[in-house]
Amino acid sequence: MKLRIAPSPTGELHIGNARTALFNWLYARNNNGKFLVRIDDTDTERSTPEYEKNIIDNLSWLGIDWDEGYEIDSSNTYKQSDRFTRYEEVANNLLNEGIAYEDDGAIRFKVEKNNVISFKDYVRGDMEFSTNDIEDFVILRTDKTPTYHLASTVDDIDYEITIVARGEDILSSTPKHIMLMEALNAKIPDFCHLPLLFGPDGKKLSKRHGDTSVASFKEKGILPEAMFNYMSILGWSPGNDLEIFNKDFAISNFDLKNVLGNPAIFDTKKLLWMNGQYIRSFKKETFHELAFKTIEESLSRSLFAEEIKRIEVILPEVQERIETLNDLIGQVGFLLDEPFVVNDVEWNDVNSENAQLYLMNIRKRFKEMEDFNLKNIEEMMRAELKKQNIKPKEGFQATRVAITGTKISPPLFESIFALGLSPTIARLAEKIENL
RNA sequence: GGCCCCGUCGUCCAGAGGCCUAGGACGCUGGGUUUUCAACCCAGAAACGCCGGUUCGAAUCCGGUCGGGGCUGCCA
Repeated sequence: MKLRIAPSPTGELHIGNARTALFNWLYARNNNGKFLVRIDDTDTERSTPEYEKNIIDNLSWLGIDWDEGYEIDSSNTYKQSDRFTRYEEVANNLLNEGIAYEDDGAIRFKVEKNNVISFKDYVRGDMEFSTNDIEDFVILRTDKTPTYHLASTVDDIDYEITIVARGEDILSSTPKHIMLMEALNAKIPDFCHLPLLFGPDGKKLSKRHGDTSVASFKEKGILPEAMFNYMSILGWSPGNDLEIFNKDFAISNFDLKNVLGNPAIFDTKKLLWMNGQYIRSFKKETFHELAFKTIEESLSRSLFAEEIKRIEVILPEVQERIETLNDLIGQVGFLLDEPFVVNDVEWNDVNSENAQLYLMNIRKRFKEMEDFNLKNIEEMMRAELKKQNIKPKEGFQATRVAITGTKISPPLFESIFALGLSPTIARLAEKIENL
């Protein structure tokens, strides 16, 4: 058994193609079959090496690997642009056999009328197409480059693909491919036409839906595990209402024949939720490693030892509340050796006479504090609240903005503890007007 | 227009004739917890497009209809 994905490098890898690749891969892995990646770059006008790299990199990022194809075998690039002579030769043979004919310099496949092409589709069942509805189609362009129909078909034959699983948009072209294969005396593979992914407007996902590339989700701080998991439950489910599962589970339960026939709308909200679930599920060490890497990347520098120490204190709190990796920097920013700025608007919101007095009092107590630890911080700050007879919100929110710069931060006592005693005293002083 | 595919809560999925007064998840609403934001817990609203037929019985089978989508390129 051999399956394949054949992306065209005319754009970044988008989630629709990624999902098709994923389903092919899952089925191959489930059956101990082979998975092949080739590059369908017959559209030389729009294909670029950058897109090619983007597609390969993002496939790998998702954890999809392949046994044959792109950069596996030094004797074959598995790029259609390197096989143009092969396709031209096939087209000429068909021409000589009278199966195809020349038309204004191009070569057209002659479709025999009053015929029925039938095949069994894994998800659609028995399919029948009348050849009366199919026009003679171009297989070789005037410039001698092959069309998709020719190149794809020849490759599927040459690379001995046994199951062609692709998007439903190609369902109507399948009879053309079968006719070509028959004309070439090739064994007809099985076909499986996967439902398309739609945008929120119910239309085939495309550029106009904004960022639909896998790369854009990576940039948004989505984890490959979450992306993989979410894509796999679009059009398929392992049953038992299970939604969160790992790669191995997906492989052992996946079956192309259980894929739904109806299209699915890609819901970013649920992806985001799932991403949060994955973040929460990580072991502490795994999350720390990932967090530091992410923070350093967004800072474009390495972290200092002191910064790492401070961040480590707050990380368990952060792990519980972020949705994407990109939310990290906003949570730990106040612990970095970067210019500390307090949001003026928010400060004005929380500043008050009571707040001023409270800040003054706790600062004094911090200066006297001998054992700076979480328990002592909390006890002292609550005691001062009581002494002053003000609500937690009034004292704590002012402290929060003074210490972290904003009204939204990790839990206050932990934040103070992570920041350290003297920076805390200094930041409080900054916001006390009559000091 | 022609050909083809699809049709269960807003969204994703469960349901393969009685277990369905239709289940789970996201989102949403309300509540709990609470120093913020989250996380977490509880509760709630929310769907079988419609019409026929088969059957003792249909979300499940059949037909029609309506709706959505895809293809109809010397794009893929």
